Amino acid sequence: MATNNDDLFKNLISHCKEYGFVFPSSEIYDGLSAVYDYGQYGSELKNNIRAFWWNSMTRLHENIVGIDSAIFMHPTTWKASGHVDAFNDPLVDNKDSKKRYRADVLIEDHLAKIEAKIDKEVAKARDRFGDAFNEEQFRSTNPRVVENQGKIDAINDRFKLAMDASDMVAVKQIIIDLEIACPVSGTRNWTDVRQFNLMFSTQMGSVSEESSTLYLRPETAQGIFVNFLNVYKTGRMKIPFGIAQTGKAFRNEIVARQFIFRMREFEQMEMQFFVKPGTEMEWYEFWKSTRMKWHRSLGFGESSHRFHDHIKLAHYANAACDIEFLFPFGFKELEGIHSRTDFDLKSHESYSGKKLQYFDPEINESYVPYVVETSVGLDRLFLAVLSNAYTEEKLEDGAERIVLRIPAFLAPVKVAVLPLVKKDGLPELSREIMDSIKSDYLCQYDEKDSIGKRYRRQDAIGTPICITVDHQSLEDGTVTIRHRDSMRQERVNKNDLDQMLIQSFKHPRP
RNA sequence: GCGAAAGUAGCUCAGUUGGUAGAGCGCAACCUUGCCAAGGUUGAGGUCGCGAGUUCGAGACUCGUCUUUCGCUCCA
Repeated sequence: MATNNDDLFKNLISHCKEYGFVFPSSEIYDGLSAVYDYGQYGSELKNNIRAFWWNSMTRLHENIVGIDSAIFMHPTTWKASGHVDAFNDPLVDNKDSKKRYRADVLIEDHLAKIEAKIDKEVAKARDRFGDAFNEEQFRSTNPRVVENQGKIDAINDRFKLAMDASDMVAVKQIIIDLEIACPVSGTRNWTDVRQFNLMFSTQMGSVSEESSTLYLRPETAQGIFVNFLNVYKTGRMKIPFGIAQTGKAFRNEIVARQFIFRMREFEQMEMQFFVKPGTEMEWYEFWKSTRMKWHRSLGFGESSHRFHDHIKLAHYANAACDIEFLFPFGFKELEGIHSRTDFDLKSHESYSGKKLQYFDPEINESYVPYVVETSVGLDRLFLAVLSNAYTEEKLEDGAERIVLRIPAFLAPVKVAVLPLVKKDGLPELSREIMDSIKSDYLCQYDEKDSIGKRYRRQDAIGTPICITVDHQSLEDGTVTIRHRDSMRQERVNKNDLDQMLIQSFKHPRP
């Protein structure tokens, strides 16, 4: 039994493997770092979570439609989105402190120091001259300021030149020439600068000379933006409206850790909501609270989720927050809600030359819509559901049981049908009952081992309901319903099973 | 990527100073019991992460490598 969260998390990972939820990828070849496969129960659970999200988006909101865009996209997409620039970080390590830095940040910090000198000079002069002070003139004539400004400009030019040529040796030379030292160790003992591309690339076209480099999408959002016009025109959409999609995205993370929390290949569930410019903050607030309600409808308790507002915003956003979930390793991001402004559509307009605008009949004008995005990590939600569900329980009689308290409507196996003994016609009646419900619910039949053992096996994979057939069932047509969470039992007529199961597996209404 | 620790059956682990791989649980078959994992019998499953080296002989010692975990670093 686990005594702390670290142990609990380890046990959960073991449980995932032992019971067929999540396996390390290509395990017979020692696995592949930060890549995992979903097993027989894991894929069922994942499908159920995805369906719950999809239906919540497309059914509860009449103005949201779903699409499924390709993983391969035109390479220019990633120039327009800013990923080609933002995802190419030059990295350098200090050999003494073992700290890693972004080379561009080190250089920027150095420039900021020179900038501070100039500011000091300017402030001093302002004090001296008072109202007569002409800052512009001072900046262009004072020899010390001119010299320092010249340094800054020269370094910026040099850095830009080196980055454009992807010349990492030149970038390192800048760091050496500026005598930049590690803030931690104070030394200038640097490794070579290496460029780290966070996007995976591949070739399209089988003849190498004619092939072009494609990127595996690092986010699904762009598939929605490039289809904005298609959906708007063919779906007769009226603003505000949304486009939802789920799908795989790929990021070459420097360090991918914490089981399936940060993987190199992962699945996103995204919705881009297109709104009239100026109304985006209202919709941002709307989606913040709507999405939080949705997460809370899973019944994990009020204290399991919290908002985390972003202070430092991405290049495209004017407001952003995360919905965080209390994982065994602390509060971590589960979903991001971003007000993306018109950055993406505007950028695609200028790169593609196509007009990506909405004609608003209410004001008789066209505009580029603003976008509010909600983006959940499906794998993270899967992990949230499992870490909330995984329970090592001490029973009243001192025995222990491991039970997955997965919300019933998400559970991979919904019902197990168990004959109390495998004779006297009980298996036959059990099969009959199973046949009558298996087209609606994923069921398991099990006649091996003692009934208690079979209950525990179902607990371990989170089956909410066991139907046990005994001798009395043959006489009066009633069966025992055994509930996973409470271990409570009740007798139900087998003709009432349909109604009872419908009630048991109802979706929550967020 | 750096540092630390670990890797033996599906899981949890044992394996003495180097001498041809073990246990419990689980799994499968049969018998027995029959409402909360605990009966009996039998069985399947491991080139000890991988590759070199030392040795007559390596699960154990040495080196390399891969993977995992933790701490840094990155995370639009």
